Amino acid sequence: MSTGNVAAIARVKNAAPLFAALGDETRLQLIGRLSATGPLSITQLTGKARVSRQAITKHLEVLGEVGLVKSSRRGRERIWELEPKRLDDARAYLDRVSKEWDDALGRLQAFVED
Amino acid sequence: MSTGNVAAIARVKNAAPLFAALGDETRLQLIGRLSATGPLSITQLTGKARVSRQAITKHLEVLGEVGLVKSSRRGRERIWELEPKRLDDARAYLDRVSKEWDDALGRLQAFVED
DNA sequence: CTAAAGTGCAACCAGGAGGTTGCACATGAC
DNA sequence: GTCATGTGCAACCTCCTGGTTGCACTTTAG
Repeated sequence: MSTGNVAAIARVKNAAPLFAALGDETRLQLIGRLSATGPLSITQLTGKARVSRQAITKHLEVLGEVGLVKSSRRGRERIWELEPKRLDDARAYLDRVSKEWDDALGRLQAFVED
Repeated sequence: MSTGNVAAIARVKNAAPLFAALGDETRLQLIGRLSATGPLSITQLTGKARVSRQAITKHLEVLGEVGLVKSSRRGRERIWELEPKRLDDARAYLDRVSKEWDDALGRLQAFVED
């Protein structure tokens, strides 16, 4: 690891909760919905889901805690929208791991051919 | 969504368990370790971890179920190694979502400027 | 003002996730 | 053959997660 262990560990600690938040079908659907439609209220997001409003609220809060979405008040409604920067983090992490992965396979290949 | 809802839903259903498997610090460390060192046995992987061998075994099986790693026998040892293709799936999914995300922001921007 | 809409809060519940321990079983080393 | 090594299996435990329901509270609509 060219960046050293400290950076590597820090990356892992940030990435795990992020992936955990993405690791739920309902939450991925919420993300898909928000990206397709733009900012929506809780009630609107609950509409096509097959779970209760409270369940949706909890999912949104989980996504919010890792910074994937954020909310704001509009009258009596609470509007949720996507937070682009955070998704890039996840992508960057996967790109990085993917590269290390390829490197490892390259080394293995070289070793086998020895 | 240009690919239609069926494809979109299928993608979500595949992606969620994959991200869930990645959403654990110990498992990310196992992946990092395997990518840095190459194939390793359970005992070797347990070495630097701070949980028991059985815990490590369970984590490896979780990773194996979503196809991120695979195992083979070598004498009395069980060797685990990375499975590159699956990581690309995750990356491809994030790239896709990230693109939709950008599109959504683009549309929103256009709307606001109206 | 009154009613309905949209949320927030809290209690509660079942099931799964992550962890441990103990013991049996295979296999390599000597 | 014997002993140490490396795993597999199973039981068990605790805590978190995803889900529900009931009720109170704030706003908007009429």
